[in-house]
Amino acid sequence: MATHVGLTVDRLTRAGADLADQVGLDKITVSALARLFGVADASLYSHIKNVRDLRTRIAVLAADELAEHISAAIAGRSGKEALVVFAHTYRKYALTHPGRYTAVQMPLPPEVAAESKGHRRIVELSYAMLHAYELVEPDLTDAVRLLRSTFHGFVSLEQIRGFGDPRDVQASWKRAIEVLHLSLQNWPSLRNQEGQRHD
Amino acid sequence: MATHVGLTVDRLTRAGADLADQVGLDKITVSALARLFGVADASLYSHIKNVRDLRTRIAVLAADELAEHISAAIAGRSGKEALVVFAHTYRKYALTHPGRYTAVQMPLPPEVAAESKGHRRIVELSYAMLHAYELVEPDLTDAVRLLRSTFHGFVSLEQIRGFGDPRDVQASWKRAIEVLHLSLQNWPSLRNQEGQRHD
DNA sequence: AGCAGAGCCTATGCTTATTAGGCAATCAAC
DNA sequence: GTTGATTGCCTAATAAGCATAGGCTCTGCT
Repeated sequence: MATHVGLTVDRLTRAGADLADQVGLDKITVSALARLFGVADASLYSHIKNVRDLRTRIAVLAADELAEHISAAIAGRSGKEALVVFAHTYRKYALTHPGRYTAVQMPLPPEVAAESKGHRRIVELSYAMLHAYELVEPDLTDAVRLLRSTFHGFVSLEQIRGFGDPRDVQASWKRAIEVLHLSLQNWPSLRNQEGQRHD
Repeated sequence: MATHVGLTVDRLTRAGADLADQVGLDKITVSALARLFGVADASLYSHIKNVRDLRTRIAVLAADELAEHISAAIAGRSGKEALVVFAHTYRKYALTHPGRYTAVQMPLPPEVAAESKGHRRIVELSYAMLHAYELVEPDLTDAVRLLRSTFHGFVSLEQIRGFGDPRDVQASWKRAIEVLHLSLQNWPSLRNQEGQRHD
């Protein structure tokens, strides 16, 4: 039918990502993608290994984009200011690119996750953002994990309409950032606290 | 082939939930479930509407179970103690029942979500747990959202092996709870942005 | 007996994933 | 500039899954 459409791994990945943003990551399909390019389903298999491979590539692409946005946003900022723009950028990306965001949070084969520059960078940027709070390990890692958890959990719940209360979600988000900021400033050091036993 | 196997919506839902815990919610299939009971695929459709219906029922079942566990755990406790056992119970359920937990966090049709006693109860229990911290609206709702976000985000990231650092995940979890507790105690009231404390 | 309903079944049609093998245009090299 | 490989897309075919329609067979009630 269609000859020389110009299929490419990258074109497929980008189109797949767009499709995922529109219909949901779990609903993207080799067939739909092929239809989009006007080629037969089987034609895609010279470029991608299978659907999982496609999703993985979308995840890597999206993580890269998100890292890039965050990086640009926090450049030259530190402390609370950095925290606020990091959070804002993160949430905005998740809400405007639901399919891509879901892909980023998808379980990946360890090798792939380790290879993905975007995934690594998001974590690195989280550490970098906390620099001004002067935390030291293991508190630093604990703090990064708390931040990532809260950010991810919030936007996830928001995405599935998990917040039923009429209270403005945007306002709750700002409060959450505020509270996290105070926690970081006042981080309870491991030495002086109860609960340092690891069972 | 098989006559009178004794199919039931409940039996199907429970079996589906178990299957989801084993292979992942997204991979449960009408065929697999039918195979499990030794009946034809079509036979299930007198009991469930379709796969989405099945998944929804699993979500409602799981939410109910989770609510029940949490309810039992925080009964008679308050303040930090309640927070700690709530968190522990929540995480434990998520990690031991990954498929069920994913189902609970699945986007549901609004009517279903409103009807689901388990889903409602989980939120209610979150509010109840915070009673001792004496927060008032809208701070209370903001706090509940922060807690839910952090809990959900943490176990989600843990599930997808999102924490690469060698630092013990269990330890980070305990720290997160500790920090949340301090935040709740020291919640910055809306009126007085800069960290007013009221104990 | 006779009828209704429950609980399964077979048959069928559609969509999707994936593999195998083919053909045509392009490009490198003799 | 013909050859030969490579690229890029095709058709065909298999397998699995979702879903609907319609039928058979108990069981229990009247």
